[in-house]
Amino acid sequence: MSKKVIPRSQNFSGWYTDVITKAGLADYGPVKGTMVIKPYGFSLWENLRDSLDKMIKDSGHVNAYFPLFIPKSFLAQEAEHVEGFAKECAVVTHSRLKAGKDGLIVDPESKLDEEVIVRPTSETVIWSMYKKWIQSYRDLPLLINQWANVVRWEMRTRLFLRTTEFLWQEGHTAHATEEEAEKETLLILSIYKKLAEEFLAVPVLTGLKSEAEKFAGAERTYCIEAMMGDKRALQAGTSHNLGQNFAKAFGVTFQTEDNKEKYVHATSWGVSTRLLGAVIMTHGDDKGLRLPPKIAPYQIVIVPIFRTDEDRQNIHHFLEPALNKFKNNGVRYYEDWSPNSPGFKFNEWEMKGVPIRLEVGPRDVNESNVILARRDTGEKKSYSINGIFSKVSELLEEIQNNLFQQALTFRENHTHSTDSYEEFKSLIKEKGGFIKCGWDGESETELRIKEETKATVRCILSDGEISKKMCVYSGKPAKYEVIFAKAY
RNA sequence: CGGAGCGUGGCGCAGCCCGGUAGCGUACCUGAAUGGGGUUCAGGUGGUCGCGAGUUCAAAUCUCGCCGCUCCGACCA
Repeated sequence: MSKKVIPRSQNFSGWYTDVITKAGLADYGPVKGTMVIKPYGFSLWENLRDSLDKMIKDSGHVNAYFPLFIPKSFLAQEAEHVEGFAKECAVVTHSRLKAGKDGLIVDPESKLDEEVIVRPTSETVIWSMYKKWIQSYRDLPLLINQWANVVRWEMRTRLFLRTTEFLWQEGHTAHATEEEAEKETLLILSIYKKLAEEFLAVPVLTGLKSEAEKFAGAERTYCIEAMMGDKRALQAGTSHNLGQNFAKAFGVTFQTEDNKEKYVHATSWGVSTRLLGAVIMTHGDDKGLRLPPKIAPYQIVIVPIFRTDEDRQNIHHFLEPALNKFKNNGVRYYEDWSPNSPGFKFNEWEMKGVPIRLEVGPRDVNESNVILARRDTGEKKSYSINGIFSKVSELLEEIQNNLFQQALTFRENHTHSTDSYEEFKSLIKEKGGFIKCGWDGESETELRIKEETKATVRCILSDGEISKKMCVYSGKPAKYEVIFAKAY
């Protein structure tokens, strides 16, 4: 294995997979499109998950778990939903294998009476249950989330961004009124924005999806949309107002206070392991990952430099009080006492994106100093061991903010406004990035632009200004201000 | 599903055109020195050459078939 990654500027997607495997985040599974999330990558996911789980619970939701298998017939109950997912479902048709001439074969006698599908998303099972659980307005709102794996049999896959099986959370809520459902949808959108920006340091735009891009079965899909290091857009999370579509499909009604029967209003929302792809592609550089401190598996790595056993002992004793303080205050650290050379460790931990490296050798011990190196800027400085805890805490916060600022500046530098379709085309072709412009809201327009430029409507800006704008393509008065970009 | 490429120790590759019993780098193991930006030297372990047929005295190499994976498109969180 070569030691360096393919340079990011030279080949972004080559760089991406290189970083993931070399940093030890994930590996390819034996079945096409599957991925093994290795301990270092999973630890990153756990930190993300725990941060979000807390926000979900703090806003009144509870966790539950619904089954992996769904009767095939369930999917068919909501017309748009089937159309969206039918093409990518794994289907279980048999329950048994048996010995054949050339090894194991599917036992034809074990064919299932009703085939089951592996969930591509759980709306259908969940709404089949909600029908049983919801009778009265007193049962509402029902606010349930689940952490689960789902399977979508995609043509083309990419580590974290689009794998056949992926991990996510999916929230499914039921409400008495349209307004309440809309409020819920937007509440979750704000939580996703907070997760992305404050924890992952990934700046996101929020807004509505176009008809073409919305979730199959939703009335409205809101999204958080981010710009990756190659200036392409990544949908990082979605929150759907499902209206009464699923309630009608599954017959979920409730009795109101004045004894009327009404269909409930629904929402669903999810973010997935794809977010880790966003973190990698937003912050990474030619040396590897750069992880935001709030979710980094290790916030600081200690690289001791020693020759003799005596050095080892001295360093160990020298560091002990500081490390205890780290431990007691929840700073995640790792001591690398492996026999590799210091230079090797520096590169290794930079590849893994650890925000701060602490170097300490006999020289420092004598002077009661340690050296701190920042992964985000590369800056290296000597500090007294006294008060190192507060210095580290301060630096972690600074790095978290700096990563966000860098990404935000990058996005702003690569977001262009235009009213001219000629300019639009050349921007997409030559420069990439986001294009902010007017759109007449017609699907036809969107389709044409997609065919001609490969750019799609990523996001209809909620705070868009349309008063004087014209559609960049048709020249008609703009209905929305939107972001166009090439997307993942 | 269309296009391209690749399957040879764990990983990355050479060898194939022109058949003759498998090699390089790295990783790994042992030892010694080294250690503040991918450390050096010495010794060593490890391969049904993707699978199956065929041609041949002989196949990683030639022929046919199959399978798998990666990348680029259409589709998607």
